[in-house]
Amino acid sequence: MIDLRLLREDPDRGRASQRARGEDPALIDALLAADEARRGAVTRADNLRAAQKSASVAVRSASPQDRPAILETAQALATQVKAAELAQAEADAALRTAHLAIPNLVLDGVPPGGEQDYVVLEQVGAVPAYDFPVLDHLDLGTALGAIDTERGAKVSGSRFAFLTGWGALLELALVNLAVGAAVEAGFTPVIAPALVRPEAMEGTGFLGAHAAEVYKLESDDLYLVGTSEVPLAAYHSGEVLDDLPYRYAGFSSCFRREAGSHGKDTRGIIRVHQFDKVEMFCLVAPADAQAEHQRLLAYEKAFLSALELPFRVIEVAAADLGTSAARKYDCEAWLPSQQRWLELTSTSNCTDFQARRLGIRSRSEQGLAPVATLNGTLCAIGRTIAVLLEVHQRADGSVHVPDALRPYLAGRKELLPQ
RNA sequence: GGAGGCGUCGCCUAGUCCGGUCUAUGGCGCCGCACUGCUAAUGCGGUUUGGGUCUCAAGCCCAUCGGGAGUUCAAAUCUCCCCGCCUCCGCCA
Repeated sequence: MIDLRLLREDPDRGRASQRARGEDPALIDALLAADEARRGAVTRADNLRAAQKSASVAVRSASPQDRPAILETAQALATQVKAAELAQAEADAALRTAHLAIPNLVLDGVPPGGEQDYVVLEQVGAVPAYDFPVLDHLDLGTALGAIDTERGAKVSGSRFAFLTGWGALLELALVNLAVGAAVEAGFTPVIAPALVRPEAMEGTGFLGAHAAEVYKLESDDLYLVGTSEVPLAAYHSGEVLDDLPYRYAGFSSCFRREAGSHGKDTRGIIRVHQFDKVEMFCLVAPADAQAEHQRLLAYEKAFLSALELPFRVIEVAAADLGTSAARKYDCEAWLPSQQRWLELTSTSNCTDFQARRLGIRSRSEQGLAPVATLNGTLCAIGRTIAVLLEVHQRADGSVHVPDALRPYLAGRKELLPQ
């Protein structure tokens, strides 16, 4: 939810942001009109309520002979109040609908354009060359006894997999490495619920344009989260926070319907319905948000470097930003089997957009004001395993284990096919 | 899953049975002022949040007693639904 007060003063900023995102700038004017209409309805209802209040007092203190007449006017006022309150409720709802339709304001400097218009900020490590025919992660994982998608499909359907043996151990090793690094950096580790109420889902902006991506448990009115960003953001909802910043590293399973991704990444475990992830989530003073964003990006880069993976950092263009994000960086690792860059991590600065919806505030000189929230992937496990196997494969089918992971894999330097 | 209890403006708490100056009591904490070598103590005042109006601020108005709906001229108080917490029973890793 964007800042209405700011929008009243500077509607052009809102329109410009909408244009950059490829959204309709007229929605800004619709929002301002709904705001205006609501204020009128509120004033009318307030005035009637005040009148009714004094009428009510008059009834109590009326003499017996005056009472019937006074009661009658009070009753008439009550009817009017009821109508005015109904009108106010409708105006409130209309404003909310218009408000929810607007994604976050894009920050200055975000590249214009869509999915193809990202800007490459840097590349870390060289694209690896192999003097043998490379295998993809599924072939490697099958040979290692690490990944079983056939039985995943048998048991749960397409886009599900079992991680077995080294696959399971690799996941645990990655989780340990990631959580350890996060704790070292001052994050509070959190095991978060993967099922959340509708308010949590809506508050984080996932029920808008991407609602079809989300699993819902209809009979319990709960949603399965696609990222622990959702429970972590909702964790402090409705609270007033002192002692900012708060930094959390959440671990949870993530569930995604992958509706509309038919035929994309169908092989292996690059795009599955369920995976585990360590996610960073920060609540900071709005003025510190941009600096915090750079920190999150730095942690992501450090983690990929520790895994000895070549990657590049891109800044995502305006029209490709999620509803809540005002700026987003992705780290993309090299995927040898497909000779392309694959998104492994993503970090977004959501400014005060989520905090306004979720009612997360802190005390400032102007009184209570929404905080800024930021999120960043530290390690999306499945995809990381896929890239790890491919990048570190050798001609004999063995896979090199990066130094950083060895302490969590009983000191193993390589994984061997069964 | 069953039975019962509870939820009041930071924390604790009065008020709810029996609707009406509740414009919500008192304490703690906190803020300001006074007194005072300093601190403490004491005294006085202030201290929910959201919205509207005004736009420099102050002030004024409306709403707010877990959330929502209802009854009524009038709801913290009565009715219904939902949420949360606690106790007991059942079941369970």
